[in-house]
Amino acid sequence: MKRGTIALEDTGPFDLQSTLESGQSYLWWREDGNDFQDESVFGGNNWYLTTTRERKTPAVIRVRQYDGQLEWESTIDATPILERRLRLTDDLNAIRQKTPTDPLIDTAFEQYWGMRIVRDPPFPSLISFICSAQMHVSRIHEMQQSLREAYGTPVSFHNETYYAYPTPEQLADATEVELRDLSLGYRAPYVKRTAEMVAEGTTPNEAREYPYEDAREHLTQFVGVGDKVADCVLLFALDFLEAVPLDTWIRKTIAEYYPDCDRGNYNETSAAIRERLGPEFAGYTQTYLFHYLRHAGEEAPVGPIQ
DNA sequence: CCCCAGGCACCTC
DNA sequence: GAGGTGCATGGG
Repeated sequence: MKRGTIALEDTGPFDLQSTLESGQSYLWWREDGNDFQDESVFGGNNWYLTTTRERKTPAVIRVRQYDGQLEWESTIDATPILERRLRLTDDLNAIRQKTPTDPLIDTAFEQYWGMRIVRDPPFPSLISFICSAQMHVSRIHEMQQSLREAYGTPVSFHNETYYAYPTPEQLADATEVELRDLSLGYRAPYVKRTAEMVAEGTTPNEAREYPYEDAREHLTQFVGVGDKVADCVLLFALDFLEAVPLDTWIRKTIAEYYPDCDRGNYNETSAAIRERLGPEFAGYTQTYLFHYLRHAGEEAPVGPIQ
């Protein structure tokens, strides 16, 4: 087993907990078993786990934020992967300078300062957000764990067996009945058909070749992917930091705080709210607002103990 | 019993 | 293309 640390002095502000528990990614889980089911329980420097296929063999990564650095343990050298997956090279101060200020945005950024956008691997991101339709955040996590255990390649780590997120081929071999038995509901055929498409060579990565709005349209060719899920994959996996997923929460936010941005349809409302949140990094701003408003009224979370 | 959850496919018109 | 409707599952 390998261990390592990543100093956070040079990365600018970083908050692992907010980054991984803000509903951006369903590909990480918390080691203490909380597993995001009670999101009001914030503990500070928890260990988080994920799997990666960025190297030849699937690997497990365990990481926590402690004493001003990231500590990790893995079956591989996790430093470059964590830098990529957690966007540690984003210049958060520069991003904040390019976003507008209003009372809501200022409060959200202040409350969760250090939260990064994640950079999930595209296929698992695509599948997990197909599963997210009309579903609570905690159950989306559970579904992904079920998919791992049912179809993923086992990886030994810490004398335990973990399961890598299934490949397109592994998921394409699942049956719709099996997937329904994992409580995927009506998303079961969407997952299977999209996995088949990717296994046959149509990959979400192709969207990178297009300008933002065309990229969103391109992703909707996958079954179970509409504008909203496409925006999530663009923002949380494919480096389109201007993408603003228009979900129920951000629609409520628009109705309450930015009513003039509601243009009655997805594309035009998207353009208006992106302009309002700062066109270049609107997705960053949106993610701060989403996390802040979803936890409005709760006690402020305890940040990582530095 | 109701309603809702980080919506989407499918059918009309 | 815009607008309605059915859809699985679990929790409050």
